[in-house]
Amino acid sequence: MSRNEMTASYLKALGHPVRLMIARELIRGQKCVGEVESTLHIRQANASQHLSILKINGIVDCIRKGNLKCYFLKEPKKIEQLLDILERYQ
Amino acid sequence: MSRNEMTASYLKALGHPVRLMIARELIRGQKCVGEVESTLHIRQANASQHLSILKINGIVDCIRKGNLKCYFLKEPKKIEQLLDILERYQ
DNA sequence: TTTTAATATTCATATACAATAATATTTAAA
DNA sequence: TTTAAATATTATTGTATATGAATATTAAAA
Repeated sequence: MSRNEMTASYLKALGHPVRLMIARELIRGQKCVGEVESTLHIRQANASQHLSILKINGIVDCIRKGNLKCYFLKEPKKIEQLLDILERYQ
Repeated sequence: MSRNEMTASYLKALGHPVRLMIARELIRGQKCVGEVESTLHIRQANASQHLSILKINGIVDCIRKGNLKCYFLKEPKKIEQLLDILERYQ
């Protein structure tokens, strides 16, 4: 996979309103699947699937905490910077 | 359309290898459809379609020059900054 | 005004994606 | 060791996307 394809895939992963919103939420701190589910008002399976796509693309990672699985941004500064640029009033 | 949806749509438009490559090429300067076609080795219709998606999402704009249509990045600095962040070694 | 070059659009088809329901897995607590 | 809670996976179905071929449009040149 070329660098261009890697970057495109990363952008594509973020380029879905639910996944982008998940990323926004994770800027505020790590969340378990159930919290993502209830915060975004989506189904459990759907939350899990979107988190999986973010994980595959290196946007999030997770750790187990008891019977919860906590997802967090792998590079929170990077995501913040991207959003700053994307949503900066220019 | 919410800000989140707008941003997601923008990311989605860039999140295709051909369109991302078009954006890269346009950093170097404006190009007409035929140049995009030959540079990326894609069909004329396909180039036109991808450029249309980039235009709808406010990533490029175009001006007619004689019988050519020249496409250019609306916010080249923004695209450069995005790529810098995305592809920076961290 | 016809013709030609450049670009856009339409149509068809194949593939990918998204959401849900149902089920499976995993872990901890009872 | 069962049970329950949390999460993941699978299967299904509908929708969206990507591409190419064919056709239409547009603008300039002949």
